[in-house]
Amino acid sequence: MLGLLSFPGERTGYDLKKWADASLRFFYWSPAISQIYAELRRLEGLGYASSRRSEPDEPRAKRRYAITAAGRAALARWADTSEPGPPVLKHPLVLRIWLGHLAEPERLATRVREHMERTRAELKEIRDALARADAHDATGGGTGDGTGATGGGTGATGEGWRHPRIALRWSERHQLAELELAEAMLADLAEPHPPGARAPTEGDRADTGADTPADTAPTDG
Amino acid sequence: MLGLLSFPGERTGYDLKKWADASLRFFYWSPAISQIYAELRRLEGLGYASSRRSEPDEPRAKRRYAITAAGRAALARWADTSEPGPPVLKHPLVLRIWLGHLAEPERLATRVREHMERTRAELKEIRDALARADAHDATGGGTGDGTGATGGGTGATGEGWRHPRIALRWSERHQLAELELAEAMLADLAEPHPPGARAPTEGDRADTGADTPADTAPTDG
DNA sequence: GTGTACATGTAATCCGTTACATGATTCC
DNA sequence: GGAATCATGTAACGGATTACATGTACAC
Repeated sequence: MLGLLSFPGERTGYDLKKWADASLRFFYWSPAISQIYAELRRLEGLGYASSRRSEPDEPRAKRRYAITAAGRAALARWADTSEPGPPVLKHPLVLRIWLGHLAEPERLATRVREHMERTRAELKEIRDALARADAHDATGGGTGDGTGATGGGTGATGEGWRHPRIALRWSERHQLAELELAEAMLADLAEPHPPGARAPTEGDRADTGADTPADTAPTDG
Repeated sequence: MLGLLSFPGERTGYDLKKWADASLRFFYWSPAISQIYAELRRLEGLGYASSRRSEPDEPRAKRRYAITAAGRAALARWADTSEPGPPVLKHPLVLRIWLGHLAEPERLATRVREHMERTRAELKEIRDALARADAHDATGGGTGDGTGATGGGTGATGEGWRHPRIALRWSERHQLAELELAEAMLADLAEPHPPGARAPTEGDRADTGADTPADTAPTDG
């Protein structure tokens, strides 16, 4: 949350939700809206965020949040003290494959194909977001996120949005990789029964291993 | 848990933990040991698993669990009724990149490199597991998992372990992809400042997009 | 005889979700 | 006038973790 607020501008909980869904979601998180409101209140309690009610002449009553100096300090401390942990992945499709003995081969393959469909849809969303971001700063765009929300108007164009864009590009490539992985798995599944045959899977399995060639395999003797 | 038990053989909670850490971990889950014990008791309560105390002549007192017919039925129902949801990813490194404006460029790059190191280590573990699985069924291996645990000795060789191996192969490729993604990100980070320059990033960004070829180039103008 | 692996649990807590509740505004 | 979107919350619950507690067996 603090990270979202660290970009220039003030935002409502609702804004943050939409923004998170269009960016953080692809590589980290898509918080429930209820959690956002709760967290914003908590952050304000800690002195890391400040909020302001909307002017009475505004059409809608809302509460806009911004990060405070203390919040910025805490965030900066976090950002360069704590190590980024390993990525956490929960992949229900691969789990199903792992449990493949429970299903008919046909259904398994169908599942993989469905997954690929979903992945393509996701990829499209990411590309849309990327396009939006580009258009946004080509026109010299407005607010403070890439979504096109309404709000303050600090007008920090181009620069500052560099890193979010890099992350989004990572997400794009990630989805592409996901498609390739699914395809490879489909091929593995299609392979004839295992009796003896240790199919070489083409010219696959190259290097990219550890540093030294000789490695004396520590784990298994 | 039921899925783990669906493979032939009886196992203790401790066995399951080790096994999960050597397989499920790479694509789905690494449950806390305390949760495993709790869950096993719950499953037994539901009639989905049965347990047996070790014989008094065994060196250690332990409790071995097996899946029941009801458990198998419930699992099968789950496996082909419920849709596998989308994969859930929580990638702290990419989050740090997204928040790159908070850090010095140097530190960011270092983080990415550290991540690559970790990824290579992970990749090695996966390959070891794969090698272990191969060796295991070449020798006509024993128990009921790929880890080399002790236990029953139902002796289901080769077949039945096909799908776990496919999942593991997926994990191997996944880590390779992760390395490539990190490298690409490193390149993005190294790119000169954004003022105007919209660097084309080489002959990258091929097809694999949606269905139609003409797509009105969303990402880059 | 000391450290590691085996083996099983309890208690407190956290992060996050779903379901529920409410109401204003805008678009068609 | 009705649906979608904007906007904010409360309550109950769930999955999972960490910290704590305990004890045996084996290897060096």
